[in-house]
Amino acid sequence: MIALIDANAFFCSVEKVFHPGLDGKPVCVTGSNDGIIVALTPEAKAVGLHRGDPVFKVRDIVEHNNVTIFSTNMYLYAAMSRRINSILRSCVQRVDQYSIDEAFTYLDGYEKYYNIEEYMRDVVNKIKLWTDVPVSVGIAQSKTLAKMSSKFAKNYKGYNGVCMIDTEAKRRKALELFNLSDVWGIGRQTFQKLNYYGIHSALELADKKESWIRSHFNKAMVQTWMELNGIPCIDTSEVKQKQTICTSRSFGDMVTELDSLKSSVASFAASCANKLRGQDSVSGSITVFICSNNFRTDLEQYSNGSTYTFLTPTSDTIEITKAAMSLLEAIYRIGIHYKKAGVILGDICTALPIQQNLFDEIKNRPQRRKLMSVVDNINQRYGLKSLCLGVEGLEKQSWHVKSDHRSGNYLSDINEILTIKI
DNA sequence: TCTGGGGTCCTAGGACCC
DNA sequence: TCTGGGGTCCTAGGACCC
Repeated sequence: MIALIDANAFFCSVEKVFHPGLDGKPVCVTGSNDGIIVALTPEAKAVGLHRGDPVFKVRDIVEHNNVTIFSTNMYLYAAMSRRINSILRSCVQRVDQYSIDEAFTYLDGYEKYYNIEEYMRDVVNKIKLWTDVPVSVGIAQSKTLAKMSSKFAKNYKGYNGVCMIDTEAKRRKALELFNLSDVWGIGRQTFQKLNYYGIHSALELADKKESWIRSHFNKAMVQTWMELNGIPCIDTSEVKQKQTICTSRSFGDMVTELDSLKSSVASFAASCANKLRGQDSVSGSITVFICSNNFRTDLEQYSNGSTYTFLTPTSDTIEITKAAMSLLEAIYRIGIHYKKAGVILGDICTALPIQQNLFDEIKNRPQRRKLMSVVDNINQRYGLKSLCLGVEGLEKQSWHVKSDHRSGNYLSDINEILTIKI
């Protein structure tokens, strides 16, 4: 059997850990620029808020119902995620972390010694006791069924945090009750297509003939179909190395000047390069893109991107930033109000062994690599951007992202640890 | 005034080969 | 009148995930 451990309204739950008194109250976490709602508690859903709502459109609901708003604080959530994961790993042999708030575990063999439902309930309680974050567990023969089952565990108190689908009757019952559009792997397009073919429940989908699925859909759907029928076929084992690395932001205020754009794109490039070195990789190509605000129909729209291929794959911030600057200059158009820009590194491969290039213009690569590792060490010790390229700019820039309700880095910064007065 | 960010995988179609 | 057959590789874009 496979178990999925899923934190309930994870970002909100973490905020609640450090802001007592919010239990039972509506809480939301907003995305970058405090633009949209990215996470919300059931209480916030109950007053009419949804994931994805632009904050400015729901301001009335927020004020009327005293909804507490937090800006995303990924450092804090990642730190909490690590804690939960380590508890999990101390309880179960094999854990695949799937996202910041979800992990799959494999329980084969555990049934010989434990009642696995009770065993996982103990894990749920332990995580709650040690971190104060509520999690739900779904147990089933496949990951798609386990995911489904975890939603039942989350939505019905009677399960006490753990729902197990271990008989054919339970599987059919669950499929019958479950929202088709909530099935893992079925997005908006596929949902509509299924409706078009007269399929409206997960059970109807699972009961179709395999040949029919194969002739009307793609490989992904065949997998989903098999998983719904209890045949596991989705692999989530860890990806060692990212194939693309992207840093992009919407700006707090729109940007028109090339210099401001340069400062933003330079800092995105530096961030990408930093992530790249973090996984001991080099990148063979870089893309820079910029775009205007397509919600503003009154302004001229323009968006463009351009890609450069490195002669020698690199993770050097100076080299990557230089390339980013020329790409930006090539696509920049005067008179546009830019809302967003980004840098994508592609063709990523391991840093060693290095494929040398006869025509490489950088002759001192070993020294440059040492320089980068010094920069990384300093920034790790004294904080991001303690040391950066001048083109990134020193003062706070107009493109700077808004985040007015961010809580402290209680778990990762010694200066921001909570003080408790007794 | 104001509408997120970062990924993966699959597929169709183009360009090319003999 | 009539315009092949069988491949490979690459890429852009779509769909999905959190």
